[in-house]
Amino acid sequence: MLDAALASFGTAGFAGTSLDDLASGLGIRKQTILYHFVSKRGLLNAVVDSVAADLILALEQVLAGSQRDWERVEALVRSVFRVALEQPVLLGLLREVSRPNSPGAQRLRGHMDPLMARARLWIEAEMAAGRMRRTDAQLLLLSAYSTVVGVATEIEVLRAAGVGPTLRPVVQRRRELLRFLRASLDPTS
Amino acid sequence: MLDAALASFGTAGFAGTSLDDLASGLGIRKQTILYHFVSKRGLLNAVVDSVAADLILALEQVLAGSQRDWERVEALVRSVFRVALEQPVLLGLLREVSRPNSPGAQRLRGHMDPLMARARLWIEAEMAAGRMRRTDAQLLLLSAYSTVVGVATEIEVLRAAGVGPTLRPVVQRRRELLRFLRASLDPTS
DNA sequence: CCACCTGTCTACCATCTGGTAAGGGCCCTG
DNA sequence: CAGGGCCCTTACCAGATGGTAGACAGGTGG
Repeated sequence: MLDAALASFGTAGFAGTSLDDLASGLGIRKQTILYHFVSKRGLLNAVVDSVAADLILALEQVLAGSQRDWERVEALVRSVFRVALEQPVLLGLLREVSRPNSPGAQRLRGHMDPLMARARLWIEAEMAAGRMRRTDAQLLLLSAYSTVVGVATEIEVLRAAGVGPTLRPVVQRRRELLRFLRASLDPTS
Repeated sequence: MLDAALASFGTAGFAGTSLDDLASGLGIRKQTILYHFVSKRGLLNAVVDSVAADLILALEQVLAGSQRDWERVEALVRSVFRVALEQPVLLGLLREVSRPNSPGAQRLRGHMDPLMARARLWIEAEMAAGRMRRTDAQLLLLSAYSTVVGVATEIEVLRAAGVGPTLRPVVQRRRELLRFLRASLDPTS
């Protein structure tokens, strides 16, 4: 149910998703959905929670690793892109929910803010220690985030233009993001 | 009416926009809207047409200018970004409509395809003449397009994060795009 | 065997949605 | 002044939507 909702919210949007359609696509009645998630909004919240948990899990695994400094940044970026490639619909939801005034945007922020704050503190500590070049950490993080979300747009635009599902543009985006981060952060480059 | 519809479609999405709300926001009845645009879909089409006309006008003005080769590319990029900065809601609609299966996506393509084909032919001619480096012109164009659309996401994410409306990230994005294009196209770089 | 809980169902509802039908004011033209 | 197009209105509707209420089946523990 969460998977189906994720797919529908990510492609048709929250307002564009009807519980009836969603349920009939699953071969059940919508009341079953409402039984588990109370309301449509509750379903969205659960989906957002699930997506955030996926992302956080992937990031935590990297943070538990042994990479340091710039290597850690690179590993984090690669990890996020890996999740995105494995679950393209996830990006769709992220984009849908990245819109302010959108239901769920606030909830997503609730999940992401601690992560962002943590990342920001870490980066600033690295900068203070001279292992990273000084720059605006928050702006950097938000820019990276929007780049990842932007990949969703790119994939869809390419598909709409008839270009087959190729991962080359995605890899290219990742390379650009890494280059951007490197130029901003790496003191040795 | 077109302006209000553009804003609503761009922020709340097509499915998330109700004609009643739209009309009451304008101080009129929804039947007045339907009188002019026949249907909600017709309104969307008109908005898409209007947006496409704005973009095409801006691009045509550059094409009528005297820049050549790489300078022309740079002028085109700057022109598009200027329009985007002047009308941020325009990017919202572009993003909304850049989603496949979205009503209006096909219509937008109808406007953009000739432009894209023309740009592609021009780039390929330049490449054949040795004034541009050889690369996949279509992929390049679509990547540039999705970068521009991605700016919409970035602006909204920044605003949601409490970062005031600053144009620095947008300028940064433009610089990145130009650098990307330059690296792909400019034979002298 | 009974009471209870859980999960799904059918039945139903209030509201909102886009859209149709028709009327009235306004202005221009004959 | 009559007629007709233009623009906007009120009145209304059929269908879809999210949500509530309650029945039914199956499993579990006492």
